[in-house]
Amino acid sequence: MHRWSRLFIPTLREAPADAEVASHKFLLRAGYIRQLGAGIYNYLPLGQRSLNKIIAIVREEMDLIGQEFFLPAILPREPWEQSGRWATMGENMFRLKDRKGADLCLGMTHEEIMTTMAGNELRSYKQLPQIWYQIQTKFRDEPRPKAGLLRVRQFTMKDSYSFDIDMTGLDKSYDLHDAVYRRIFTRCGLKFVAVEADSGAMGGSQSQEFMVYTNAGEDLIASCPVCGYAANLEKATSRLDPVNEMEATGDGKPELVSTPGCAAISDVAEFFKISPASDIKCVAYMALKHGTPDKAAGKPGAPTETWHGVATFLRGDHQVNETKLLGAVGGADLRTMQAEELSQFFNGPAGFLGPVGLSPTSKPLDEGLTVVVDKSLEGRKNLVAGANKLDYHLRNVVPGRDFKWTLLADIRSVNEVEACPQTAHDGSPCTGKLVVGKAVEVGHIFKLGYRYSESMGARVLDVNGKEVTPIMGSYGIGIERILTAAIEQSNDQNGFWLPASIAPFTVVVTVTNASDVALREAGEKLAAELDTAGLDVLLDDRDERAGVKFKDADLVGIPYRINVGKKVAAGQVELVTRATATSVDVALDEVVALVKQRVEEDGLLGAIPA
RNA sequence: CGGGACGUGGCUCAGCCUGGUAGAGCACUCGCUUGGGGUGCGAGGGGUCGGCAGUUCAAAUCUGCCCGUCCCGACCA
Repeated sequence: MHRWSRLFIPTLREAPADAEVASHKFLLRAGYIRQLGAGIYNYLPLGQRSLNKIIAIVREEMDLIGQEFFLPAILPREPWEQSGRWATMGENMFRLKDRKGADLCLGMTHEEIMTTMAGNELRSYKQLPQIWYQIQTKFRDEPRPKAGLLRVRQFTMKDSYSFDIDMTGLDKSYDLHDAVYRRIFTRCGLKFVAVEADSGAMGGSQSQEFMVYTNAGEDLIASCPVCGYAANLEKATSRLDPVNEMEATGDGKPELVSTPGCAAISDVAEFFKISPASDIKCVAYMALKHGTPDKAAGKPGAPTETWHGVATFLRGDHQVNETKLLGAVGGADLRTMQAEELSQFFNGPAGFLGPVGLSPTSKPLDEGLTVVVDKSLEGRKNLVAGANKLDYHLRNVVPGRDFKWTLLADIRSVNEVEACPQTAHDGSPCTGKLVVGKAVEVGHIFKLGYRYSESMGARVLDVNGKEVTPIMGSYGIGIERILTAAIEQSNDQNGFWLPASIAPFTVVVTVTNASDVALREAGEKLAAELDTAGLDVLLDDRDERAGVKFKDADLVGIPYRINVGKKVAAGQVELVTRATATSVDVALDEVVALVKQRVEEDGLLGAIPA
């Protein structure tokens, strides 16, 4: 049993001006956290208790499928050099030197370290599969920390790594994580969705994110209310309605038309009296390519970094999805072209760029201009495009006939109300319309493949005595993000409420008048009984007015409150459920059993049967 | 990194434009009061005005540089 009078719970009547999102304001006001620097926070007793409960759930569930490790947070350069990520992680990695001048970094993830160990220790297929996890502090020098604990530079992550002999094994390890993650987030009371995700620069084959819908989130999720399809916007596709094609004019060949001042899509559509869907939009980028030195050819040295021109073409009413684009061309970074680069690659100015007359490279990011055409332009006819000449456009442009490309790929973001891309078992298309919502990512699982086991030199002998490279998966959960997401999904003007499973305390006993000895003693006795019953109880024994205690109790996230007040004389107390703000009078000798029952029903305290 | 805003007791802010004794509310301490939704009254303590330099007889206020924080865009648990 804990006493409020002795605990350090510095609640704030007002939130600091810096706090913008609900979870940030309430974490500060409720005395869970205090800021130390940009994206760096002290965790106070209430916050730490809640995080500990989350960690306990994660640990309990992860132990069902894996084994806990604890790797260092401070790491030597070599493994990162070996994987190539010392160079590619760039500014996001905190780096430091020791007294001897040796390079070190703070761990932002641990693929390299786990895999090095696997490579050193694993010898035989008989030792596989292995699932190794840890709960560790991670450091990332985020360019823009924000929104309290949502995006920070130091955070706690559960990260796990699976090693399997083959793809079938990896599928199983992946599915085990999928199942355990669902149990974890369910026990933490999160309303989450699992979505298809971009597997990113790490080069995975399959990837799924666990997302909690909230406006504070930074990701956009497209989902279908009919069939349940859900995908990160970086991955989502849709079925587009057919477009009514324009009639060709003249001889049907591309025709140069003077379009003075029509630089924007809307101007062009207006000028030609066409829908923007019939105009070809161009967005021109420079893409960064990481080259690995060809050691076999005797060319050691630092990895190379080169920038290459990339022209993207898509419907005038569509937007480029830069993540998809990067994935399509295999680049590491993008920036938009400068005016000089535009004239170099297109020989034309912004606003009048078009695909006709370009010489696409045969492979992405070679010397020259990589031309990427969005799939939605495939099979289209008689379109309008920039002529690469100031104040001129072309009409009657037919993709494939009038211009070629390096790549035809899905590089656009889907929009709301576009049709769901799924098909039913009988092959009929899903009738749903996509909805796009903001969400925060609390977990991510993905199939890594051989990238790290290969580069870190992990090998085992297979059943035939042949040396093979284990296949890996990598899986993360953001501990603080679980707390943040839980607060985002359950708050009101007065504060927030957590499920008993992750709340710092399950129940607070509020003695409405501490100067009344009878009430104080009744509160003490009740709190002791709740404690004996195995509930995490906080006794508010402070010499404060009832109103102050009620306000504080409503603020700090505890799911149940028992008011010990006047009615005690009649053998009654009030049980208040924070989530619903409802109160019931209960006999003093029945309230412990009732709270226990409520917690068992709604508190998510028990483990879910495997 | 690009764009915007801000920095004054623990918190929220005023004062700055137009230079001249550093303020309010909340919080804190003490006394009384009150005792079911942040009681009321009284008395107190607490501030290098983010830092450095400059202008000036005089700088929280004007100028320059730096530091820090937040918000909007490109990255991720």
